[in-house]
Amino acid sequence: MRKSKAEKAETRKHIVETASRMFKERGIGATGVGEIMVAAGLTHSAFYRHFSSKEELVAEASSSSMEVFVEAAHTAMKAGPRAFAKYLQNYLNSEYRNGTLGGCPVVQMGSELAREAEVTRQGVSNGLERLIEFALHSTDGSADAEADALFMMSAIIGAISVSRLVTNAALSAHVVEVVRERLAYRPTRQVGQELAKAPAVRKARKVSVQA
Amino acid sequence: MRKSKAEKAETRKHIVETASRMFKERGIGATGVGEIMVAAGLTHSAFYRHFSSKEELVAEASSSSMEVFVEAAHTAMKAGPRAFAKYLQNYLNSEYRNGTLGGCPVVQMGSELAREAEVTRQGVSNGLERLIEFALHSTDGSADAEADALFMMSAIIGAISVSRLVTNAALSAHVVEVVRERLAYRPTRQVGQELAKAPAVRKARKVSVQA
DNA sequence: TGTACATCAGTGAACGCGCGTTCACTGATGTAC
DNA sequence: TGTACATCAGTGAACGCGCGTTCACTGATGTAC
Repeated sequence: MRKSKAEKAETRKHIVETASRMFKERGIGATGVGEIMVAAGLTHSAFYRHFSSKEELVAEASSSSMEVFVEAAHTAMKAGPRAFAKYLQNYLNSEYRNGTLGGCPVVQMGSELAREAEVTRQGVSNGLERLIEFALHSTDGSADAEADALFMMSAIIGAISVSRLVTNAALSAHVVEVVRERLAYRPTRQVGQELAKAPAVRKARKVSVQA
Repeated sequence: MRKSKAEKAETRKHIVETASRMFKERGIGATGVGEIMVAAGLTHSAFYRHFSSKEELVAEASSSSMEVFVEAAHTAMKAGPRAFAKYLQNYLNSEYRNGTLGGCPVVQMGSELAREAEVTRQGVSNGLERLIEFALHSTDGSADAEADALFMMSAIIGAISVSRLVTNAALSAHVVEVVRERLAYRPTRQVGQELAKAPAVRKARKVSVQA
């Protein structure tokens, strides 16, 4: 039953991808090694031909999730303000509901990741630092513009985190919408103009908090 | 060994408080019923004299965490701009490192809470909606000021979430500092002025991303 | 290039362990008269 | 108010279950000659 080296590498990659998706969807602690392997089309015991422990997979999957996420953002940024605006638009619209579009690891696993082993945290942190670097480099380099970029990034992540916890759908959408509107005037004027053109998720500016 | 009604109520309260603290510190899934009961000074089996399941405790503890957190914010807001500025200052300084000061449930358990049972989510959402309501009521009522308040709230939560995941201490502090500085000019002018007086966590405006 | 042997990816059964939960038991508290 | 009985908070032992992990086994692949 032995597989070739290339096949093994592919299997391993497939396990990591499956795990990345499942960890984001169901959480790290709540997703068992067995479930992941079955979802990947293998038996649970094959796991240890590829990884020495669950922790090793968690580290690799988290790191991979961050890489994919950061790369997508980077690609959109490189493709110009219009593409980046579109990317942010899609992100804000889909992410706060269900975490489609790849899913932001910080939003989907944030509180669990903060308690993971050092290797895992380092991998996640590397990705986050790259993301911050990209955000900073997308500005004109002034301290104000750089602060704006970090501020926007924080607001996006916070708004989506909050919107996913608020059960009142109108209020949930409103929080995201507020950030989307603010985004339209920062951090890059060009990106802002593109976002300003896009239709709002919800027009309502006043949302009743009462359910 | 039977206890009086008053004693039972106190024991129950004590279990909820213990659980609230532990869930925030170690995570919900990673904290066992047994651990909580031992920490509360009881045997694991006494648990079912007070709760019908772990899920019931999770709902109550999460709800309680939110209440305590929102109440603290509300109290600080009611005490005037100076007190609220001081509160935010303390919050940003201590929270992003270790979650002292009561701990924001969204930051500390956010990704886990999003997957909890309906009761739990509803309890958390109620607290969040109250928080948002307070934030909105602290403004002059204009759509812009209200949006500012929600925006700041998102940015604070996002910045702390990010800062807790970034292992580079300087960068981690910088993200929080950026939000703190922006906070100085929003959402309420008065609160901003108080924050502007306070010394910065870090003076550096430029932070190398390289570790 | 062909053969002989070592390797090892994947399997199914089994492991120890800790989890949430249940149980019979205790004795102090609550309650009915 | 005092007595007799029911209740039930807390206990320690035990439960089933699913988790991460290990194992002996298989047969196709890799490698040495």
